Amino acid sequence: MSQDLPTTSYALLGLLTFGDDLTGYELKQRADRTLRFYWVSPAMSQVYTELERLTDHGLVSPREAGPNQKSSKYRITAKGRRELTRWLEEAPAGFPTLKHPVALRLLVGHLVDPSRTRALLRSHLDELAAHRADLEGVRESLVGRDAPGDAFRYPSLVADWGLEYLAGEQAIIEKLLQRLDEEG
Amino acid sequence: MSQDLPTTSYALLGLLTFGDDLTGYELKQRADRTLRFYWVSPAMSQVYTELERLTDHGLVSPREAGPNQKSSKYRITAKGRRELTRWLEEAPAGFPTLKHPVALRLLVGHLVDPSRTRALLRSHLDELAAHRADLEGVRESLVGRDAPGDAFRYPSLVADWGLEYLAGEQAIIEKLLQRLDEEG
DNA sequence: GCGTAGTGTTCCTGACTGGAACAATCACCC
DNA sequence: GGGTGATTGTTCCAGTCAGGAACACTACGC
Repeated sequence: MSQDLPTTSYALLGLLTFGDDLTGYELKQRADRTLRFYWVSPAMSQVYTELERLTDHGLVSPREAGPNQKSSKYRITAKGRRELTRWLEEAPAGFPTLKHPVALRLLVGHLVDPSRTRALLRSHLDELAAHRADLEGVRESLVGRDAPGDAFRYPSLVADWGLEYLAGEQAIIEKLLQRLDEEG
Repeated sequence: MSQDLPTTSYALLGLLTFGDDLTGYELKQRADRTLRFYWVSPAMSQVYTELERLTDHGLVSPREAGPNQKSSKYRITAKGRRELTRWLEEAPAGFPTLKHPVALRLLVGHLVDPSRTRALLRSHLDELAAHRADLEGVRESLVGRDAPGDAFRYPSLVADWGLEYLAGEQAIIEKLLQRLDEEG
């Protein structure tokens, strides 16, 4: 494997390193629960595309559906684990990319009435609070579990990171709102 | 215009509301300088695709290249301004999406040696500092300018937002590093 | 026995990235 | 004056990816 796969492949591969075999559907759920705070959760269709790709490369293998199961679960192979580790060690991380629709709208705030901009920021605050509640739930569910090799330590760290990030953004938006109120 | 264009269209359209006519190339530069901190900067090829689309919809119009100019500059039309305003008022903002390669790697940190993870975080700190210096430059260049209707007030606000965000992330990463050091 | 919510998968369209390729202009140095 | 390299400027292509529609099967309550 000399060439990197798309990052989404490694993200999904990573979700399979915590000891569970997952179907495409479960993988998507797992991504929505844990990954989406730091990496845009791939569309359902994309998950299946990736599983096919990963199977072709021998990085995961389907455990054929038994008589009781609806569909096949995927397990990461030894080669998959090696490739993921190689990627972690060799591929440079690059900088985060962000699509922030609220910031984008604020940037052209001069086109609309200031009251509208304030409403936008207030509704963003609400969404931040909801997001934070979600992530707190995730964090708690992680603390309870254990996995081979203390694997859940890092997801916990990342969840804490996310929570602090959200708290920070809340504080920033509140300050911005205050400035908008004061400056008229 | 009953249907929304892709968000990238509005982002580029927004860059044309600050009083300058820009070529595709200049538009890309502008996006790299100001937009990229909040909205992933579109590829060069995408900028030209968008300009074509916006022209087709009558939202921008090319000012034909005079004898001294290399290429045509684009100006936002009255219709373009109306459409951007309509979008601001009608289209819901949605939640930010993030691709954070450092968080993604930290999530599967159990696969590699902890020293490698620490090195990853430290190098991210360096990048954050560089990013912050860039953004400080942008912020200063905004303060000096003025535009019709106090248009640069909002980009200044957004730049402040970005700076606080970066400072916050720096603090979080430093705390994470400390925890990794303490816990072994 | 019937609706509806959840599980599970596939397909298609269009958005978007990244890189390669091309060409013209300008500055600089030898 | 001629090379060399950076900057401006644009186009094309392959492949990634998102979003939504469509489909089917199972479980549960009424």
